[in-house]
Amino acid sequence: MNLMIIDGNSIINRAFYGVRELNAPDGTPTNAVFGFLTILHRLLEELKPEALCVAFDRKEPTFRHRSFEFYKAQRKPMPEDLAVQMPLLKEVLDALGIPRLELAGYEADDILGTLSRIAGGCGDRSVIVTGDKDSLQLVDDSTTVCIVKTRMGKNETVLYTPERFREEYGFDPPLMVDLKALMGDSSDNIPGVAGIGEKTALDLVRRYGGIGEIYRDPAALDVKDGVRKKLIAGEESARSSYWLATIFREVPLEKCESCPDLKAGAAAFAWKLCRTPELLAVMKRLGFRRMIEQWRLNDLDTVTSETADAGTESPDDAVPAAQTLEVETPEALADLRVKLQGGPLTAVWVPADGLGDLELCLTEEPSTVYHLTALLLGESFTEFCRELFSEKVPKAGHRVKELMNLLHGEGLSRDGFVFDTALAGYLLRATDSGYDLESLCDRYLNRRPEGAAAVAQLVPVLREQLSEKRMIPLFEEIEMPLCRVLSEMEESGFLVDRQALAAFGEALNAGIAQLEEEIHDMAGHDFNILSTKQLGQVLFEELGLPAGKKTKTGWSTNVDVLEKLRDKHPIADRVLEYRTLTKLKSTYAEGLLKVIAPDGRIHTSFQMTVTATGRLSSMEPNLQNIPVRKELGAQIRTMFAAPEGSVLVDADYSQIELRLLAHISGDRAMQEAFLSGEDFHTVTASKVFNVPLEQVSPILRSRAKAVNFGIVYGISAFSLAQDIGVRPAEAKAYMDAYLSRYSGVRDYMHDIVEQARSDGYVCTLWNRRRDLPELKSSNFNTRAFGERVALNMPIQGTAADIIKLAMVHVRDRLRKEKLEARLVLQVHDELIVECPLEEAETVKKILKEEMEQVVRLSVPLTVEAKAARTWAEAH
DNA sequence: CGATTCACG
DNA sequence: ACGTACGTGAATCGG
Repeated sequence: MNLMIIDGNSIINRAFYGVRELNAPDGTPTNAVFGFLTILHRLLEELKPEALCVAFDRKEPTFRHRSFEFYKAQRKPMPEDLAVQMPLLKEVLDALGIPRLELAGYEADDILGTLSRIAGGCGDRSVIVTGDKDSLQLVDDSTTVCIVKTRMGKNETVLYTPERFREEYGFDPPLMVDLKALMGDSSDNIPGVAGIGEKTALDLVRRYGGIGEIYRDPAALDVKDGVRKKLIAGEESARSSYWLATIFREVPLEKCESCPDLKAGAAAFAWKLCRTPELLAVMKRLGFRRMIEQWRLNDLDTVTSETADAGTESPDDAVPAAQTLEVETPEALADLRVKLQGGPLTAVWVPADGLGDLELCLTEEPSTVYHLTALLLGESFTEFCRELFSEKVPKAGHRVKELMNLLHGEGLSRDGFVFDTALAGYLLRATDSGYDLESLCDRYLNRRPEGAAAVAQLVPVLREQLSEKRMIPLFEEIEMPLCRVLSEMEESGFLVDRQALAAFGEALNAGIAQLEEEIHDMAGHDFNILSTKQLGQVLFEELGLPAGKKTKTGWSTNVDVLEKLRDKHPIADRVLEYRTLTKLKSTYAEGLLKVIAPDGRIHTSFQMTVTATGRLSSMEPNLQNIPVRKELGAQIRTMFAAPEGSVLVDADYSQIELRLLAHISGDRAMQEAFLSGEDFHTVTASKVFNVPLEQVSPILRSRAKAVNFGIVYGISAFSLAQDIGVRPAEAKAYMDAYLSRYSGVRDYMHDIVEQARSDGYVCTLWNRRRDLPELKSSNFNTRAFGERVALNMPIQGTAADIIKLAMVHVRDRLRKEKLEARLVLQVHDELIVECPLEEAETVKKILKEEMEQVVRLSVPLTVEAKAARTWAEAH
C-alpha cells in the first residue's frame, strides 16, 4: 500500500509565505489553509496515495530528546496571521477525514520518520511530503521524500528516491545527517563545525563518508591544514550536532490522540475523498469557492435526509441571486427610462462583441438585471441608448475606457461614467495580475453574480474601500476623468509616414546582410546570430573568448558582455550592430507598418491597470518605447509627423523625478539647487566631487547624473560602479558624499523604508498605494527589492499622478478654448499634441501652463515645449 | 510558454 | 554569503 505522510507545519508554512493574502468572508486570514489544500490536491492527483495522514509539531517541553539550550533558541514565533490558521487547517483536515498525528514533545519530523519506518516494516511504501530538506535522511527503498518548493508563487515538487538523491548529492541519504553535523543548520539551531560551510562539508562527505570515518584519523585526511584544524577543534560540536540532526524514529505513536492501530501498517490510514455536507460547509465558510468547484464538493457523496435540506443556514449568499428581466417592448423600455431619470447610479454591462444587447442594473436595486436586445427593440433601442449614455445618467461600468471606445464607435457620447470597477480594483491593489469581473467578485463579494449585477454589487464595496484608504480624490479627480482623455487619444492616433517607414526598413536590409556575412565568416560557418545559445557557442567555445556573466540557461550575450569583448575580437561590434539593425527592422519598421490603420495613423491602446507604480502603459503597439537615444533609431521619430497644415507640440517635464525627490524628502540643499536655476547634475557634481561649479567636467557631470538616477532607484554601490565603470569602493565614496551633502535624502531613504515596514505599503502624494509584502520576506533579495521599491514608488508614482492630472486639465482647457488641438500621446513625462499650425503658439502656452501649475511643490516644475512637423524635431 | 534581449521613461 | 537599480512591451528562440 502507498502511504502519503504530510509534514503539516512545514507545508502550511510554505503555503503561508507563498500565497497572497486571502480572507474568509468574516475576515479571518485563510491564505495558508488555501495554499495547503492546493498543494494537497495536486499531490493527490499526482501521487494517488491510498492512505494519508498529516503530522504536526508539538514542541511543549514535557519530553525532549534534543537538549534544552537548543529548545530555547527555537525559531521565531509563528506570525499571528499564520497562528490563527492552524486550528482552521485542523478543522478542515477533520472534515476531510484525514488522520492527524501530533504528540507533545515531538516534532513533525520525528513522527514522519517513525511512521515511515513502521510502514516500511509492514511492506508498505511511504511518500513524505515536506518543505525542508531535513527529511531527506529518511529516503530509502521504501521511503521517498517529496520536497515542495514555492518559487515565484508557484509550487514545484521534487521527488527524491535513493537514486535521485545520490545523483544530486553524490552520497547516500543517511549521510545527510553527517553533512549537517559538519555544516550545521542555522534554521534548526544546529551548530555544526565552526568554519566549515556547505562546500567543504559536501566535499568531505563525498570523499570520506560520515563523521565516523572523518574522525577516525583526521591526520590522514587529504585536506588543507586550516580545514583539518577546524575539524579537530570542532569534533565535539560535530558529534552533538549529529545527534541533533538525527530524526528520532521511535516516537510512541500509539499515544497520539485517536491513533489507529499501527499493526496494520499503511492500511490504518486508508483514505479517500468523501464529499460530506460538513466538508462543504467548512469550505463555504472559508470562502473557497473555486476549490469547491475544483474538488466537486457540491456533488455530495452521502445523501443524508436530515442535514441536507434543513435549510436553517445559508451563510454564503446574503444577497439573493440576481433576476433578469427581459425588456422586450417599447412600453417596458419607457418604464425603465423613468426609473433611470431620478439619477440613481446605473451599472452597465456590454458583452465583448458589441452593442447588440445590453444589461443594466440599478445599484439601488442590485439583484434585478434588465436585459435589452437591439434587434428586438429596433429604433427605440437606439433612442434609449442615446439617453442612457448621456451626462444625465450617472453610470458605472467595468473597463470604462474600452466601453467608451465602443460607444464612440457607435456614434454615442462618452458622458456620465463615474465609476469603473476595474480601475477601483487596480487602485486598491496595484500589484494584482488582472482585474476581470470574476476575480473582483471572488475577492470583494464572495459570490459571482454576472454582468451588470456584478458591477452594481461591486460598486458600494469598492467605493467603501477606496474611501477607507482615502483614495476617492485620486479616483474621482484623476483616474475616472482620464478614461475619457485616453479614449479620445486612442481614437486620434498618431500619424506616421508609411512610405518613409517602409523605405527605412528596406534600407536596413543591406546592412543586415553584410553584417550577417561578416559574422559568419569570422565564425567560420553559418549560424543563427539571434540565437543566444548558438551565439554563445560561437563566441565562447569556438572562438574561445572569455565568457562573462551567466544566465539561468547558459552564457549571457547581452550588450554589457559584448562591449567587453570589443577589444578582443571584431565579431563583437558586428554582433552589436546586427542586433541594432534587426531590432529596428523587426520591432519598429515591420512592427509599426503592421499596425497602421486605414486612416494612416497608429492607434495605440493605453493600459490604466497594469503598472505597480501608477504609470500608464502602451501596447499594440507600444508607442512609449520608440527609439530616441541613438542616432539611427531616432530616425524612426522623423516618421511620426503632423499632417499637412498641422504641427506637433511636444512638452516634457524636466527632471520631474528628482524634483519630486527634493520635494518629498524635504532636503533643503536639493531644493535650493533646483531654485537656483543652475543645471542640477552639475550642481550635484560640484557637491559630490567637491569642485567649483565652473570646474565640473563633462565626465564628472555624467557620473553625478548616474548617481542622481541611481538614488531614485534605490541603488547599491556595486551597481553604480557597474554603471559608470569605476571600482565599487569609489562608487561607494560618491554615494557617501552625495548622501552627506543631501542629508535629507539619506533621512528620507531611511524613513520611507521604516514606514513601509510598519504600514506594509507606500503612497504617492495623491495617496496612490502600493502594497509591499516583500518587506516581510525571509529572503534577503526579496526584502532588498522591497526596500528599493519603497524608495522608488512614491517618486515614480507621484510623477505619474501629476502628468495624469495635467492630461485631464490640458484636455479640458483645449476644449474650453475651442481649439482643434488634440492630445495624441503620453510618454511618462512627455505629452504630444497635434494642432493646426496657427494654434501652435497657444497650445505651447497651454501645455506649459497646465503642466507646470497642476500642483504647487516646494520646488518649481518646469516644462519645455516645442512645435515642429515631426516628433524627432519637436522633442 | 519561459527566457533573453533591448527599446523607452 | 548572498547578488546586485525602478517601471514597462515586443520579438525571437527553443523546449
